[in-house]
Amino acid sequence: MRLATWNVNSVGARAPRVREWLEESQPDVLCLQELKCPAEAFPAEITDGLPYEVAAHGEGRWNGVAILSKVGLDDVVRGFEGQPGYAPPPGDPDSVLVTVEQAPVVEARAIGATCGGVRVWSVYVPNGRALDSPHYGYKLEWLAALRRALEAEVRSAGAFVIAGDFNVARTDADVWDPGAFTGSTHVSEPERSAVSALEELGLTDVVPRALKHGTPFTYWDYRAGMFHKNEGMRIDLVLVSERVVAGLKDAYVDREARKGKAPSDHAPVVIDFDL
DNA sequence: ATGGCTCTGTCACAGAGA
Repeated sequence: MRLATWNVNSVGARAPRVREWLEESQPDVLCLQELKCPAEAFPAEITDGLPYEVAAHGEGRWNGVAILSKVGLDDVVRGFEGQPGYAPPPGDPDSVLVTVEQAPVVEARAIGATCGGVRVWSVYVPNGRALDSPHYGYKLEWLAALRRALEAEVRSAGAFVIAGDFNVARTDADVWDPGAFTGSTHVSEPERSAVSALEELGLTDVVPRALKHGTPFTYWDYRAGMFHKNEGMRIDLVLVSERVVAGLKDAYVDREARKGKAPSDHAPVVIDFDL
């Protein structure tokens, strides 16, 4: 089975690139993040004439996740139990974390489905913005809540995958210059611990091969030629259960998809495994 | 040098991304 994850930074703007990539790479399952559109606006031309089913969970302007599968798409779940909500108070330029009971808005950041015998989650973890921002606490709580929600499922499922944009660089080797991230989100100890806690449920972070430079980065900022200088980060992760690890054949970052006309700022991470 | 680019919603920008 071939499974991939890709933050496409607008599935509308990226529709031709996503379709082209599906045809070339032929994944059995593709997890998408940052759709930036409602589920009903998911572009049909991405899969027209191709053997994929689509389950999307989106909202108007930001966020949005989807799972595309050609090996079945069953038991679709949008969001997870206890997922924290986030609401900007009227007139407040910043926002505050609210409890799930109070939450008027639960963002479209997680979708689960069973595909060909594998339980799959596509997740888009909140950015965090800054260490002193309320969004940072929201990010940590979001990851903690994800762990609580999926614990039983991870332990009972045979083949299980959580893939997506985690917005966390797990080690200093996962950013091009650790010094550039002093005092920033994505590299802080609490963020790294929150991902490790998820992994401790019995999952393995599949570190992909880099096809160039020896650094398996998955994201490069659009600005200042950072892709061409390989100033990137590994923040898109594929966490898999033991059953998947046992059948793992290959894993790589498809940096070719970061090139060319109108690319996403992320590249797909692809894993190949037998069950 | 805290910028650089790109996206959406809306129509010249603001907000977000990481």
